[in-house]
Parts: sequence; C-alpha cells; structure tokens
Amino acid sequence: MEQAPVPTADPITVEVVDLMARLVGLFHREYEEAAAARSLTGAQAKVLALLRRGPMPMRHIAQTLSCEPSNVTGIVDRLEGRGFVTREADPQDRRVKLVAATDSGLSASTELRESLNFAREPLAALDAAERAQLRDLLRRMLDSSTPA
Amino acid sequence: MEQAPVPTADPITVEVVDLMARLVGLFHREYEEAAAARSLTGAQAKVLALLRRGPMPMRHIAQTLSCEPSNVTGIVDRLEGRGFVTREADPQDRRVKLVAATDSGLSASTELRESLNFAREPLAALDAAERAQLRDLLRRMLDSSTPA
DNA sequence: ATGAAAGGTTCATGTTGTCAACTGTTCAGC
DNA sequence: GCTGAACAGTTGACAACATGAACCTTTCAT
Repeated sequence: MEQAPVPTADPITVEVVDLMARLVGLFHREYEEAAAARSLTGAQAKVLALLRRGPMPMRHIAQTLSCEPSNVTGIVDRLEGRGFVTREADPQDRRVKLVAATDSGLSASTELRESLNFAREPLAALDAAERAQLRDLLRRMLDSSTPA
Repeated sequence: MEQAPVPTADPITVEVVDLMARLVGLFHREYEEAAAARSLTGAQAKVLALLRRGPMPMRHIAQTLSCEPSNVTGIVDRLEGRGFVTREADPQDRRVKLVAATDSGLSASTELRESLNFAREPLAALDAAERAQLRDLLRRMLDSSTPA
C-alpha cells in the first residue's frame, strides 16, 4: 500500500506558512491591545465576540475556543462580574446555562470590532482588487477546513 | 483641512479582517497543539523559533514578542531547565545575556516547524499558482508594517 | 426506578503576563 | 578618574488563563 503522500513541503507552502505565522503574531498582538484598551483580556473579548450572534451554552463556548469547560467558567465569571454577560438556565434543559451578552457587553464588543477594522494598517498596502483576491483565497481556505 | 480619511470600513476590508480573525484562530490552535505534542507551550515554541537564526539577548526576545523582559526570564528559565537553550554572558557587554538554542532545542523547533507544514490542511485547498498569489499578498502586507 | 452520561462548577496546579523594586554594568559629563 | 543616569536582567507579588480530577445536578435510556 502506498504511503500517504507526505505533502512534500514545497518552498512556496513553507514560505506561506511562515508569513502566516508572522501575520498571526501581528494580528494577535493588535487584538490583545485593542481589548486591553477597553480593559478586556483577549479571552474575554473572544467570548464576547462569540455572543454577538446570540446566547450560547457554556459548553459550546468551550468547544469553539477549544478549551476545557472549567476554563470558561472563570472567564464568564469575570465578564458577569463586570456586567457584560448574564447566565440564565436553559428552560429546555436545566443542566445548561445560557450565557448572553448584555447591551453593555454587546457594545463593548462592537466597539472593539470596529477599532480593529481601521487599525488594520497591513491591509492598507493592498488596493481594492487585491483585497478582493485575498478575500477569495482566504474564504476558500477556511471553507475547506471549517464546513460550518 | 480634511479630516484624516477614516478608512471607511468598506465591506471587503471588513470581511477580510473577519476571515483573518478566523484564520488566526485556526492557526493559533494548531500551533499550540503541535507545541503541546512536544510538551512545549506556545510561548516556549515561539522563543525557540526565534533562536533558530542565532543567539539573541533577552531584551531582543522581549521586544519581538512584545512582552515584558521579566516575562521572558521565566520562559527561558523553563527552556533552560529542559536543556533546550543556554544563557551566556555577552563578552561585549556583560549586562547582556545571550540566549542560544542547544542542538536539542534546535531540532525540537525544526520538528515542530515541519509538522506545521503538512498539518496545514487549509492550504491544500489552493493550487500552486494560488499559493504563490497568496504569498505575494501576504508578503506585501507584512513588509509594509514590518520594515525589518 | 436505577444507573450511566452530560453540563457546570470547584479545587489544585502550572504557565503566561504585568508591574515595581532591586542588582550589576556601561557610559556621559564633569 | 568619579559620580550618577541609563540600561539589561532578575526577583517577587499578583491576576488571568489553562488543564485535569472530583463533585453536584439534571437528563435520559433501560
């Protein structure tokens, strides 16, 4: 039987991976800073961002963040303590706690999101057509690995 | 005088930022996992990756990682404790400590780097020409914001 | 009805991160 | 040459994040 064809690390792929690593570093730092400017931590900001689509069980948050549920407990505790989210029991299943963003939490998250859009100088180096190209490439990469 | 043209969040930019956020999340998680598989933390792996180019003063590490020097002390302590790096005084300036990867540290870092290359399924969705396109776009974004 | 399984929390522990205070070393100005 | 400012690194105290095990409550299959 053939060995699974090791995706021979061609030079372009290697370089793209490297560039992405740098991009990830940049992005991550800026996100962290933008959150800190609103005295949120990165993890808190991520949870708030998740809740923009609507209330969500703790477990679902943990899955999306790829971390242990016990970790989420603490993060939500702190967000709740500052009035950014609420916990309410799910009427359908009383084991489940639905976490929902408050108005205050929602607007904090929206502010942060918008501050990111124009803080993103790296994108300024590209013109409209190139940004569209980039968008298409990224879309295809993500759609292939995140069926959702 | 004109107001600085608020980079009116055009829909494409907004979407690109969003896609990048998702990509960053994916990449970050995979990096963290790949590091954990070698019982390294993400931060430790990042420092080892930095040292692949050669020895480096603590302060330079802190600057590159955008964190406090005191934080680097701890990370390097743990790496040193496991024989992945060494600390030696810089003969030129005895205040400075040069951190260098050992052979063991270097090969751990290389292994990790290579495991990333073919763990990067998202890239598989693109053919060679598209990967080259992506590389060019990313290069330009990064070169514009990281003069180095 | 009983017991297994699932959702959350708690506790203990380790790593990352910040900040302030401290030790050595270098270097500019006198 | 000295003195003092500035710099590199460490230490200590503390908060957030992250994991894993133990636990409680609720649900659900049998």
